[in-house]
Amino acid sequence: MAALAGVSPGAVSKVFNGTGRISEATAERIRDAARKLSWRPNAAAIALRTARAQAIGLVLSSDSKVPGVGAGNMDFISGIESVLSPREYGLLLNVFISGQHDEHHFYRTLAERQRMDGIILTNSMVGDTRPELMTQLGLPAVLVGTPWKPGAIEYVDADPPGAGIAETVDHLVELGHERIAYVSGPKDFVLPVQRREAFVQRLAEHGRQPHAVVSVEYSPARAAEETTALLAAPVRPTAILYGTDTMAIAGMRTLQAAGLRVPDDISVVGFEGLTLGEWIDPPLTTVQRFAFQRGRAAAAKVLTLLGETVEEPVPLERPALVVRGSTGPAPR
Amino acid sequence: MAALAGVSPGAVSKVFNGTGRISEATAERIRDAARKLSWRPNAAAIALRTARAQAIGLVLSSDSKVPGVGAGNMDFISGIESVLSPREYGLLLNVFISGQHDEHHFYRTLAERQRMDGIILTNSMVGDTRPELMTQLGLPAVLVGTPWKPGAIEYVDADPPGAGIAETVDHLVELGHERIAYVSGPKDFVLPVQRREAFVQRLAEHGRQPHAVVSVEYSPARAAEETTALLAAPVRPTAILYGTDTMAIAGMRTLQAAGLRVPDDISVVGFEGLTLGEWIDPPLTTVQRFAFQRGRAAAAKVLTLLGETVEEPVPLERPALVVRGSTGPAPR
DNA sequence: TTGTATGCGTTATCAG
DNA sequence: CTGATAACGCATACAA
Repeated sequence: MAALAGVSPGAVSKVFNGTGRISEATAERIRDAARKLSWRPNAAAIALRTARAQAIGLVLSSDSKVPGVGAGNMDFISGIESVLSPREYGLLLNVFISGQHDEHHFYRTLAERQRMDGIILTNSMVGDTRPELMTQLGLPAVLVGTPWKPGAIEYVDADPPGAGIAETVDHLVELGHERIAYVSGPKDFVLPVQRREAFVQRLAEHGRQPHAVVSVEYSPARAAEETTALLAAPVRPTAILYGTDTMAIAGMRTLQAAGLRVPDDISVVGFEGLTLGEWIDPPLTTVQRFAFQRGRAAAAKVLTLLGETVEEPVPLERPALVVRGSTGPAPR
Repeated sequence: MAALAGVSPGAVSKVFNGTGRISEATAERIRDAARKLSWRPNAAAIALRTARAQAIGLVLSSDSKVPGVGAGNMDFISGIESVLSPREYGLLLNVFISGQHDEHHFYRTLAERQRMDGIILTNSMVGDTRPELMTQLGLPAVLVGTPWKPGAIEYVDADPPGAGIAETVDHLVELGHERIAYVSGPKDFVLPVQRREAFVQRLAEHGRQPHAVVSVEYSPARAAEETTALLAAPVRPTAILYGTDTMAIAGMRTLQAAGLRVPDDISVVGFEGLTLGEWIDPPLTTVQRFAFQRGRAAAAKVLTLLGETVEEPVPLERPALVVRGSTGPAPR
């Protein structure tokens, strides 16, 4: 570019980075030439010279049994992009397939390639070794969720321990429910573990005990199975919380197939706030999360770690109980 | 690295690229050193030198009204990654927000930054100008879907014009349905337009006419509205096809709320094959698509365009009708 | 077979 | 204030 514009490459750099001193005359001349040639600074050259890739990585986890990654992730990604793209940062997506990839090797490769300046990690796990790994690799990282071990990694806590659970329990207790069960997500993830604990604790504060608590993988089929098991027991629950909306919907279907009416015979609560929840019968009472905001917050945090100045202190809305039709007074 | 290993930089390059001739002895020595230093070729330097970013871009569209991008995209992304990542290609995600971004400027910037060697475009549109734009920008592109104008762009046709529609119509006709309505997706997208046409045509082949055909945006709320309108008419349909599963579920809920039984009074068919469809009441009859495969095929095609040799000719499974509980014999 | 030099498009440093 | 110049880490053509 420089040559074509008849100026020195250094001058061009100064103009496009606002650095150094340059006369307005030549600056304008350079901008003109750039426009005419529709020239843009070459990303690779910048990356090489500054040792900054101008991109951040995102690792989404997936199970080898289920190649797809959770649907809620799309809003999350949009949120990330909404703060990255205005700053000309790229988003590098990586799908980690547990069982197929070796975690250590996977992240090490990511770091050594130096294609990303920072990384966003999801799915905080019990006994997670990634925080230490990332510091060891020297790759600025932000975990989305509550870290298993505090202090080991920067994080964005969109779901403060047990968020929404207390409200849910209160809501059900108020409705007179005595036997509340919880079909939770897998216990190797931090989020469901915390929600379980918060569930038990809040119930205790009401002087009660959970009717039952089980942990299963995030799967509608498994949720349905556990629901059936719950119904087979001599004493049935009057309300069931589920780890996700999808599980709740599958559970609700199972209940209805067994001849129970929701919410007259039994109440159901989900977790996520899928739009679809409004369109099933009855509409699903759930804890609404805010994936887009979560993404924004995570991206803002990474950029901050990189020394980028992110003015707006992206607010994180706390997950909130949305009461719809699947919860009602306890039977009898 | 070269210096540290006590060899020439050229030698290192040869070893890691399999190019040029080098003795196995020194090659091994270099590999050893690399392992010890846990050294990897620097992506930026390679990109600069070879003028190849070793990354491909993906543009997901989103509406400014709805920041999120469709949920089905996650499997699609996993599919792309599954062919990109083994070849050390990165996936650069970009969210295009219609109404907020200027299309021309958006893609031009993407191309000029040279961060991606090729690009995957989604949401084929009626009157799409992107094919011409991409050739003009010189950025190898693959469109996922049927192009509006043939020949202007490479594409991967996961949904050959009207796929699944004929089977659906046949299925309903066999069940004795005379009045079939179609609540289709927006008419600025190629896919819904083609499905509409296929619908009308197949019906014609059976010597029939559609009961009604409407195009609305992809939204459960709009689907519900149109369903209500359909019910308000003097003559009601006995079956309704919807543009997506989500729309179908919302529509079904509307029908049930109006006192109609599905499928006894009216049949419902969706499009996509969401797992959740199995867990509603009644389970949704739908046209199953294969997002993961679609992603794989798209990625393979882009790489081929770049001169990369992709051995496996990623197969594309044709969308197929999955009959579940929401369709049944026509009433009376 | 191996080592060396040059350049990719920037940024940063320095002399003009 | 401006223009030349040396890296950044690699690939490649060429010399040894």
